Amino acid sequence: MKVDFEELVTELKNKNIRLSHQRLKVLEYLTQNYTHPTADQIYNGLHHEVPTLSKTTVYNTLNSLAEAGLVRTINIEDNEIRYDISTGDHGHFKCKSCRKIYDFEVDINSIKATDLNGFEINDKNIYFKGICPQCQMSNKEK
Amino acid sequence: MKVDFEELVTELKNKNIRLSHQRLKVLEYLTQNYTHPTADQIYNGLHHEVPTLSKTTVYNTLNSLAEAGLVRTINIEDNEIRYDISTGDHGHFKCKSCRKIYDFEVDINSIKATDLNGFEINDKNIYFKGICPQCQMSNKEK
DNA sequence: GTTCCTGCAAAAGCTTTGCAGAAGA
DNA sequence: TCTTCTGCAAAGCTTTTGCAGGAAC
Repeated sequence: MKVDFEELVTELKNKNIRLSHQRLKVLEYLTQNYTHPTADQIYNGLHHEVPTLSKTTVYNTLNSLAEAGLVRTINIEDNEIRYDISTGDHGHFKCKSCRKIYDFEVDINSIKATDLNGFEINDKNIYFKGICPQCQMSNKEK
Repeated sequence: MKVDFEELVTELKNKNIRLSHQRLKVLEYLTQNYTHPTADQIYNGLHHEVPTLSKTTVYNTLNSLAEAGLVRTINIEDNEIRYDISTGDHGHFKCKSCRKIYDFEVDINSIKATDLNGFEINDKNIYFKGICPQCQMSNKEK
């Protein structure tokens, strides 16, 4: 699940994506805040440090990175896109109470979908929803 | 995968959800058009037959039905909500080319998520994306 | 010097909200 | 009758677009 910033930069160069200051900062944010943030959260996290940063650029950057395969988009709920820098196989659990998203390991290749013979599958997502242990505890206390 | 309209009506009664004309029509649409429609598609499909129908009512109805567990919401992509009247276990495949959503059978209980001990899991979704056989064919012809 | 990127403002798209009148139980 | 639902208009959010100036290469 660990993601190396330098490796990502190399990949950007390979794909002829320019290393603008803003892009590097967004990438850096994603590697340092592994919380599946929304575009808005990334913007808010960075615009103190990069005052000229605009939301448009955050969106542009995320779209470029997603197209290049460096980030994965998560559409789990609420009509908002979340971004994940780790592209390895894993599932996502969203707590309905605190809205936090947790990763979990899962062997995606073990999922058998016999109905999909002839389909070209490029992307597999597993989304679970429920209540995380912390929220179960604090709910009981009430 | 087949869904019985009468059964759904009985469930509405059990849950004290009023059987308004609009609600019944939305439910009927969902059982007769098993295409994972968006709220907009449902509205467009019905407003000839039910001219006074408003989009607000479509949204209100779908939210009530989802809350009551009679429909499932699908957030697979593009920040739009799709609705599925079949609540049995199955995965969804979205073709990136024609944007159609296909169901596929999958044994959701066979998915092992050992990291989620202590998590209360209420909902499991499996989303695959790629190119469906029809689109593969028509792409080759070009 | 080119080409691509940034960021402002405006627009677009989906969904929700407030509320008065209408319909269901 | 009482409660809930409908539907209009308006607002709320997230995301995209157009475009002129600026930065990367």
